[in-house]
Amino acid sequence: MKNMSRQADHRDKQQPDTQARILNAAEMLFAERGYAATSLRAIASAADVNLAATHYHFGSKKHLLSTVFHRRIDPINEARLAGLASLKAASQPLTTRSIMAVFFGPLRSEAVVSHLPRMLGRVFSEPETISRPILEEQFMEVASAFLTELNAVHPDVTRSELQWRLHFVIGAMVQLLLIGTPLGTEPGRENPEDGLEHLLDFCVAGIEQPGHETGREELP
Amino acid sequence: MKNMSRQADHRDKQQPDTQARILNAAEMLFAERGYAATSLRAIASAADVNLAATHYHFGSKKHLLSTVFHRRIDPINEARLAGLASLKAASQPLTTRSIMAVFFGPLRSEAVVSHLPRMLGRVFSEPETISRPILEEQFMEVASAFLTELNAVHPDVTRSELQWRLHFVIGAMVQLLLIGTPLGTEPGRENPEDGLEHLLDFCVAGIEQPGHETGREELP
DNA sequence: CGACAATTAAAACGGTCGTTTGAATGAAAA
DNA sequence: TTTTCATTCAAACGACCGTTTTAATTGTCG
Repeated sequence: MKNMSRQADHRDKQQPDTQARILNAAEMLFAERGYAATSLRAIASAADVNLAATHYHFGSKKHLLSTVFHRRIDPINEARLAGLASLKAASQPLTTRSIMAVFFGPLRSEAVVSHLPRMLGRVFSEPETISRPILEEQFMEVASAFLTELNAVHPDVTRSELQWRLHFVIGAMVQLLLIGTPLGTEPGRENPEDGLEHLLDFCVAGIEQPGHETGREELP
Repeated sequence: MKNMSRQADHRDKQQPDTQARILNAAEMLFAERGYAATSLRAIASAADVNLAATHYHFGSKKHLLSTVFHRRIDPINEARLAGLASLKAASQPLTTRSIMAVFFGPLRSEAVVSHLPRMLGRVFSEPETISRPILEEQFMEVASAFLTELNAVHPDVTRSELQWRLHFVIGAMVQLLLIGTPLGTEPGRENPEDGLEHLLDFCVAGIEQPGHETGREELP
């Protein structure tokens, strides 16, 4: 990892960019098996590069995961913040649905071309010490931006209450990214974008909680 | 693993039951680090037993995970089905909230005394080939029972639609079990049962989706 | 007591892991 | 051409993995 800006200057080799091949293979395998269960040898083999190349270009397995992660999540979070900004710039008033549609929107564009969805869901539930700090730090900015807008739409709900609801929104989102179609249904038959529509409906209802003032039973 | 019914006859030794110690240690470590990242040596060390004892009593690491898992999830699923049955036996008509309260209820009783919550959430997102079949097979029975009752309350919604909503319910539940309090909030200050109340509110609203007939925007 | 079975203990098995090393490669710079 | 240096390669390092083997220990019962 002595000088990484070299091969970016002229990328006309026989084999496509070694770094990108490693990143793609790592992304696929991390998504399929998780971090701990994926070996650098499996990554190097899938990328058809030498084992030492992974350390040469990325230094360590943890740093490789971090790079794989940021390569996908950074554009998504940028798109989320940009979408939120353009939504506020528009004339119509914001709604829970329009806010959450912006939140889930970036998941669609990348979903077809990469393994990000399952990768994201997998990393989100990794026990490794680096994954959670990265995730938390990276997610806090966009989360607080969306929380502020949701709070503007629901001024009668406390911010901490909305934090809980967004917490469950993320859980439902991870479930979709990680598992896909519901347990007991065979996957592959449905359009992958259908899941996002169901997710949006579910989360909008969960955030708005219109039945909140009705009487409730206690847990048994 | 030649004869497991022996030490159950008289458990009056100096050290508590070796099998139980292994199970408890395995449960704790699986919850903290996940399956792949937890070694049998770490389990044996935490349980203060010999390494070979893990294979003697449980045969393999996978079988140990299966045992740890079933020890906790079986009573929960039985409590769920029993709670659903007694709910149907009661005179009052079922509601979404009462059904989901029964669904989440068993998580409360065990939550204080064991590491099940995070363990469950961890196993739920493991890539290992045995965890998902176990999970799916074990969960399908209770899931379909609850789906049937939810469908009775919401006859206008298709069962496949309700499958999606229960899918997200599970995701939100796993999020609570795995992460706990929302990202950005310091844990430990709140009552752990508060999270279940927030979860119940969120999921009831998501299942009922009262705003479903209103106009919706497209994803950007 | 001695026989016996259940359990624990210690050591090693082959294998894979992340990481490091040092030499070969090959294109650009001089 | 010679020098230079980023990159690739094969090989090995020590450590740890799940599992197996073999022996020692323990408590029970004839």
